[in-house]
Amino acid sequence: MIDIKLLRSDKKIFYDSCIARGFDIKILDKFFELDEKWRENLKVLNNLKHDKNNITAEIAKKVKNNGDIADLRGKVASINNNINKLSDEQKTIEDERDKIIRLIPNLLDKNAPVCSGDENSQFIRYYGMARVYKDDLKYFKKNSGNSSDYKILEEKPEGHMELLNEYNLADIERAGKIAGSRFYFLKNRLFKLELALINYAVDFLSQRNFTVMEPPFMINYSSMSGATDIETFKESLYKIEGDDLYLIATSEHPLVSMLSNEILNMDELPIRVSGVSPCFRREAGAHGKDTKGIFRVHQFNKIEQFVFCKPEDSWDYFDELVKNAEDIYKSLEIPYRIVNICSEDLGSLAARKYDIEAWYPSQGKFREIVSASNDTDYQARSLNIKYRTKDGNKFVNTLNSTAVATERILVAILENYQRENYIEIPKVLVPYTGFDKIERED
RNA sequence: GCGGGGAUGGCCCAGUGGUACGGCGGCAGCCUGCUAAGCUGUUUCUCGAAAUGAGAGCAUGGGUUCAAAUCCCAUUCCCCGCGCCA
Repeated sequence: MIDIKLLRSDKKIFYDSCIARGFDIKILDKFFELDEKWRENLKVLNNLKHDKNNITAEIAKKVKNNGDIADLRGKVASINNNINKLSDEQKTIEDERDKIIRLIPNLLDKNAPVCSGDENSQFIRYYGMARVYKDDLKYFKKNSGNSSDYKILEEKPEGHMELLNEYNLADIERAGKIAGSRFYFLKNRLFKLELALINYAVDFLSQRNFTVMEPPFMINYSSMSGATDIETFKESLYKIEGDDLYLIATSEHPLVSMLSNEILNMDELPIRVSGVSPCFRREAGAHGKDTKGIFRVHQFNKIEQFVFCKPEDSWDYFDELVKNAEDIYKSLEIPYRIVNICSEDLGSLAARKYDIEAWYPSQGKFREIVSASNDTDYQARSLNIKYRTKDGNKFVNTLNSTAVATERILVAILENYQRENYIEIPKVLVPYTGFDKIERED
């Protein structure tokens, strides 16, 4: 949620921000209309309550002295009548206003590029030694800042779907039979590779001062609505029937709501936490996209980084989260690029968002594997997470970034590490897997 | 699931219908050669330019009453015991 006082005092920055995001500014107009009415009503309502409190105090005195209170009772009754009428009206206005204010997106950061579309995101940097099929070279060059760090492949590499079948690493048909499309059984060495990735990421983040944890995989409405935006709510989430519970779409949701309605001491910040959990996404609106294999699925495992910090430090932590993720992919030797996401494609919580996109040789494309956002105080405001300062309590800033979304990384490993007759295991993972390659007979 | 007990400000705790007591901690100030101690004030949210201004707030949502932390109903969570259970 945005800062309502700031909105009242500096309308222009919110109009500018909404326009840059491609948001309909009618919601701002509507907000001001309702808010003005609300403030007027509040004055009247508070005056009525003030009068009532005075009379009630008088009654209390008279009762003590055995005085007659019939008169005063009548007065209170008529005031109560007015209060009830007005507060019903006020409640309606307030509900509508609060519904609308939750739709207003976070203020855009000055370094977020004003544009729209994946293909227009701002290129930041490329790293790695990509294996590029000769026909994809033009695309690669264009999207890697014209990098010369690549090796040309004369033959088109196999896609992950073929590799899964060939090496007997997943059963997608039977998962479809029992659960539907976009589900999977992971098998054998691919499953062990996933466990290795999880353990590797957990150790990695522990060494970088994150408290690693397994969160609840379901949370209630009030936590979820504070942690997400309305679009996520409508499109992505699974609801548990008969209970006030939603399956989490990322461990960011329980990690941030964990501290809801709390006031932290300044010396507790920053708080770095990491969640390891499955993520459940309905993927409504993604029909026809990435329908094969395990690239886009309803359930995947993810290790997430999350930071609570003071506002003045939050862009430093943003860089830290991006660097952590980068260091993981450097160590795994998966080629990637980083992009600054277009204003119109940002979620409403984020002030700025960087994606890391891995190179997928058989798709011949960079695809998203990491998303790092600075939500500034937007999410903390919705969930009421503050810290104490000399000048009163202030909202913390919250930041989130993927460390490893295992299914996408498994695909990246399969595609980037396919060799003549086997799939190589990235060196840093071998201590975790206990094997250094996947062969057909495994 | 059943029975019993509970939820009060950052924390602890008092308060059985008349408008939330006290302590700890935090912050600010005073005092002091320094530190400690001591003393004073302050500590949540909303409206307001601000006020020694007003309103709200005792787990949540309703109800009774001139008046509710207090009485009634429902719900949530925690603790103890019993039952069930990976």
